[in-house]
Amino acid sequence: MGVKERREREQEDLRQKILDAASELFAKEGYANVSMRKIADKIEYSPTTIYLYFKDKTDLLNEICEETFGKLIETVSLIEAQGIGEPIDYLQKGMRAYIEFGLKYPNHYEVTLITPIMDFLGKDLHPYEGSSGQKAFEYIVRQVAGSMEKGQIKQGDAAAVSQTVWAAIHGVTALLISHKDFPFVDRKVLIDSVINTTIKGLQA
Amino acid sequence: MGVKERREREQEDLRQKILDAASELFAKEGYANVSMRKIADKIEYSPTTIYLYFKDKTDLLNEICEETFGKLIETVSLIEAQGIGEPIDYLQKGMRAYIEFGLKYPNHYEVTLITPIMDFLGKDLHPYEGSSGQKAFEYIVRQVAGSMEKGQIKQGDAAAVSQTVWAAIHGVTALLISHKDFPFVDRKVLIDSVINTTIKGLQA
DNA sequence: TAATTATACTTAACATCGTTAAGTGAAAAA
DNA sequence: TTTTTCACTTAACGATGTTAAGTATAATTA
Repeated sequence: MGVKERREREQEDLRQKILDAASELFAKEGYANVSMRKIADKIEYSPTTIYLYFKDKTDLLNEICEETFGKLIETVSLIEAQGIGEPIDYLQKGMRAYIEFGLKYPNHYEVTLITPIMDFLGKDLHPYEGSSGQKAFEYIVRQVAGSMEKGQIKQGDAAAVSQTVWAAIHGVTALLISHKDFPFVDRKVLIDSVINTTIKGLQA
Repeated sequence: MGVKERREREQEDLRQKILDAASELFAKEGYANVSMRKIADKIEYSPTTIYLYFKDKTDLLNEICEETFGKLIETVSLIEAQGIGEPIDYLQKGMRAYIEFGLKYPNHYEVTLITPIMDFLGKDLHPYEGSSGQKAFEYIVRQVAGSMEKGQIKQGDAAAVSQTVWAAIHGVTALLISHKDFPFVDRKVLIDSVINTTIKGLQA
């Protein structure tokens, strides 16, 4: 009777093996440069086997990104969990964590948060509802709302403010990843400048 | 003796015809969804003819984008040229013009400013030196430097501040283009929030 | 234990892509 | 009138994501 269980276990193993191989290749070479055949080669299976476990390439990709973005949630949750602090500090630390995460996993960041959705074909590449990205954003909303309550930033539309914060941190992250040839000032300086300018702008 | 001249004219015409067809298709369907064959179909030439006028697809693309971004420079130059005003106002208007431009030509903005360079293959997709993008950025630097001189924003590293401004406006623009499924607040509200927060942040 | 059924995987193929090499036909030059 | 030039096309290559059909092995049934 343990047959079914064993088979399920084997399937889950292979599934994870595909995920791992794809994630590694993909982090190293970028989404566009990783073909299904390359992934298949790496795990020593035929390319079509992947389709038994994932609907298509974007499905595989989404799962990888959800996995990776889980780490961002973890990091960010850790900030909140490490004791009682001021929302404004949590917000600031969250912003920094977000940017650093993006720069640490540039290829994952690229696909989930930089690469546009091709929705003219009806493809919902990055469904928002329930995604890890949503949870990460909710962290920002929470800290923004908290900061407003405590009078640490100016009162206003929490959603609009949160999206403003997101725009700022996405802006630096995306630029640093996408425009490697641009003569940016020192990364630390730029990141500090973005964070400080945004926070001060919300306080003024 | 007018033979050579006529031929040159014909070549230039065809070249522009390719550019126009590609630009239109591409603005409508997005870069990735426009194949060389589609462009060729539209102008009723064989696909390989395009290669007589452009090195490859990215070359064709770059020329289209330079053309389009010329318009941004024009718009932005108009702001500066329309009389004597305060640098801080020029900066603010420039930010707005930049964002509006991106939203008006989302596909062009996507390729030139959102899509990452794949430089691991040695491809310099978006060379910075001498590009229209550079000129647009120089506008920001100019207004930032001017605003500092007049004491309209806090003194500091003009390069770092300019890049901070760029990060902010790129951030909103890119998010609005890339994440069409996200429940953003009203566009005008968000854009105003980003611009105001940034400017105030630089004044504080 | 032998026959049957289920199923995990593979082989072969399709349509499409960007791009190159070889060929063609008409216009210009000799 | 012959030769040469050259703008353009046809055919093809290798790679892509993906699907349909086939195969061999393991599990189930008799």
